[in-house]
Amino acid sequence: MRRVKLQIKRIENTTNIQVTFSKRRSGLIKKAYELSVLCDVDVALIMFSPSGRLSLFSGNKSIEEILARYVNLPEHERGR
Amino acid sequence: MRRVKLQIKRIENTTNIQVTFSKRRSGLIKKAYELSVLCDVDVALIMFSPSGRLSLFSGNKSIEEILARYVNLPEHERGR
DNA sequence: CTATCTATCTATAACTA
DNA sequence: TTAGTTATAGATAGATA
Repeated sequence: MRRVKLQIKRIENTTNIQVTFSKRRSGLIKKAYELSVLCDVDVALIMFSPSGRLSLFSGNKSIEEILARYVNLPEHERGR
Repeated sequence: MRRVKLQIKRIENTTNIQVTFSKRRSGLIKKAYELSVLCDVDVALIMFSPSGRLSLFSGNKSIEEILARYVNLPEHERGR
C-alpha cells in the first residue's frame, strides 16, 4: 500500500494517469455533491479527461443555469 | 471531535453553514488542483457561497478558456 | 467572526485477481 | 485492461482560543 507521501506532479505513465483520473474524478464529484447539499449552494464542475472527453457535475441546478448565473454577473464580481 | 458519521443533508445553522462552506470549499479546490496537475487536464470549478458570492477555480487554463472549450463542443458531446 | 488543533472519518495508491 | 481490497495519507467536525 502507500508508504510515502504523494507528490503532486504530472503522472508520466499513461495507464496510471487514466486509473488515477477515474478514481479522483469520482472523489471530486462526490465532494462537490456534498458541498452543494450541506450548504445548499450552486456548484458546477467541468473536467476534460486525459483523452479529451468531457465530464460534468452540477448540484441543485443544471450546468447551463449555473453558467448563466456566472456569465450574467456584473463584470466586477467575476474576477476571482 | 467527530463521534458519528456525517449525514449529507442541508445544514440548518447559519453560522455552521458558513464555516463548513469555507472549509470544504478549500478542500474541493485543493482536490481539483491536484487532479489538474496529476493528470494534466483542464478542470473548472464554479461555486456560489451561501451568501451568493462567486468562487472560482481553474487548473492549467483560465476559466474563460475552459468554458469556451465546453461551449464549443459539438452538441452531442455536451450531454453528460 | 476567524484561526488553529486533533481525533476521527474518508479518499485513495499500491496491491491483488 | 478493469474491478475489488487495504493500509496509510489526507480531509474535516467539533472543540478551543
